[in-house]
Amino acid sequence: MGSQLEGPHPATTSWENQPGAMKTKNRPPRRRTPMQDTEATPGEQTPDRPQSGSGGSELTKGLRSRTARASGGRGEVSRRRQGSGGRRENSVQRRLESNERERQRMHKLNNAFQALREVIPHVRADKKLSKIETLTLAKNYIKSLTATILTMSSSRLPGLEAPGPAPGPKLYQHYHHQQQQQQQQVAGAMLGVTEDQPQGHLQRYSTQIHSFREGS
DNA sequence: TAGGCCATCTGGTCCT
DNA sequence: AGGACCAGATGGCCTA
Repeated sequence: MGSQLEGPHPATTSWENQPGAMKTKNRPPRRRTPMQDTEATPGEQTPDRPQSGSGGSELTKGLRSRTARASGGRGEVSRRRQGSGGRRENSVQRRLESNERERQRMHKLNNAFQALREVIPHVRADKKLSKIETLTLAKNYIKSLTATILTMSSSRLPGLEAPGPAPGPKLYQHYHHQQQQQQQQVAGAMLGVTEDQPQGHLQRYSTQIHSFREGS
C-alpha cells in the first residue's frame, strides 16, 4: 500500500484522503501482505496478485503464515486453536495496530517531505525530488539564505553607526535585490549565469540544482 | 536487466 | 505499559 492515486483501499485510513497526503508516482496501490490481509474481510483480497509477503524476516513470515491459517483461510477455526490462540491473536492484533501506527508515522513523515519540496526552489519541476535530493537541496538553500542574511547584516552595521536616515529602505532594497538575484540564479542556472561575491552559497546552490536536473 | 527509490513489516530500544 | 522512533529486511515499481 502507500499510493493514494487510486480508490481507497478496503483498509483505507483517514490519512489517505487528506489533502496533503503525499502522492507517489503513477504507481498502483501497494500489495497487502498476508498479515495485512488478515485485516480485510474475506473476498476483499485481490485475486490477481500473488500472496507472498513484501517484507519482514523469515520468522515473521512464519508468524504471518500462521496468522493467515489461524484466521480461517481454509475453513473453520478449530476450537483448540481458538482456545490456545487467544494470546497469540492478541499479540497479532497488537502487531497490526503497531503496523498501522508505523504507517501513519511514515505518512506524516512523507507529508513533511512534500511540504519541504514545495518551499525549496528547484528547476526540475517535471520530476519529483527524491528524499535525499530534498534534504540536500534544503540544507544548501538554508545555507544560501543564511549567507544572504549575513550579507545584509554586514551592510547594515555601518549605517547604524553613522548618523542619518533610518536604514529601513536600504535594507529593503538590499533584500529585494537579493531576492531578485536568487530568482535569477535559480532560473538562470542552466544558462551559465554566474555571479561573483557575495553569492558563493547561492552559486553553489544553483549548481547543485543544475546537477540534480542533469541527474548526476 | 540492474540499480534507484520507495512502502511496508518487524523487532528492538527509548521515552512518557 | 504503551506509543514513538529507528534501522534492517524485503519486494514492487520505474527508468536508463
